[in-house]
Amino acid sequence: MLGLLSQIGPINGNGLSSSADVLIGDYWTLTRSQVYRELQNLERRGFVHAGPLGPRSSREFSLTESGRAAFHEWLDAGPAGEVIRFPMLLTIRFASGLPPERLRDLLDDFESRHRAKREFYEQLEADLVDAQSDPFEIATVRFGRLFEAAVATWLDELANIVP
Amino acid sequence: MLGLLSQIGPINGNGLSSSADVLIGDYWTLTRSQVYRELQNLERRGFVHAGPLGPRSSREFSLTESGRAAFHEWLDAGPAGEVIRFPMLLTIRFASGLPPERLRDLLDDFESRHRAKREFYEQLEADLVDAQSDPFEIATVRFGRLFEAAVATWLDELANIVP
DNA sequence: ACGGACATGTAATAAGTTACATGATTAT
DNA sequence: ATAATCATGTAACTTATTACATGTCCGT
Repeated sequence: MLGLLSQIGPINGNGLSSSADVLIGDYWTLTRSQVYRELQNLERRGFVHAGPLGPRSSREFSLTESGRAAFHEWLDAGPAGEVIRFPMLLTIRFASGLPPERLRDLLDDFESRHRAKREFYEQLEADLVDAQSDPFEIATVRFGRLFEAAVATWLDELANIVP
Repeated sequence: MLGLLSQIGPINGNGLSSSADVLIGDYWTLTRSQVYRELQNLERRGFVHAGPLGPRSSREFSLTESGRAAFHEWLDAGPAGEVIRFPMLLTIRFASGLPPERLRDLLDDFESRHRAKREFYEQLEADLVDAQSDPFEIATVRFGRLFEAAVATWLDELANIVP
């Protein structure tokens, strides 16, 4: 959130939440409620400063100097450990208890959703390269593309054991 | 948890927790506290049955018939939506605010941890194939290998923009 | 029989989700 | 001017993590 504020702020809670969706939603989830709670938190710690009440009792938040410092501290600390939860792998792990045709359906469904994602990332990456966007932003999208490519490969190989 | 119990139960909370670590920990996190809370839940719903108190007030849980049914229901419903949170991508997204040499260090660190993981999955997959384990279990490990391979490719490409 | 390690469980806190409420805007 | 939609925020609930407590076992 501090990073986003540094790029797009000042902005109100709802705006920050939707921006997060657009800007980092591909690899980080964040609900509106979380944003509001955390904004209060950040305000209490002096990392953001809230402007006066606007429409619907909204307030615009902007990054303070100490917030900017906290952001750089976070950035410098490097990435946190990954928490991996891949529901499809749970299903697959226990898939021997599933009728083959049902499994087939589930895989088809999975495949089509991920194919769509893969195409999306391919297009997006091409667009960003075209537009000469920030190389680091491009890198995050490229990761998405590579990830989806790996999923596709996996599904292909999986077809050998689920004919 | 129901799936695990169907394969390894009866077992106490701690045992279930460590088994989860070993059996599905590569793609699903589960803390001890969660296990205990959920066991109570499952007991209340009649999906598991607890034996008498053993040492350290532990109890062995076993799957009931309705628990088995619930498990199959879960399995049949297919995988839940993925929640993706990849901390490294957040770092990369904002990496233009980081001194290049610091970024280099973070990437090196990341690379070495993931290289280790990749090697681990490669070995494990080979072992499981050798041992002619359940093809679905092998598939989950193969996913891990493909994922780590994608990470490696990504890091290679990334080296072009972070020399 | 004592000290240290391990096994097992619980409590307190933090993070995340879902459902709800209501004030503004827009189209008819 | 009204109804429908959208924007914005909040409350209630669920899930997840961290820190703690204590009982059991094992080597000396």
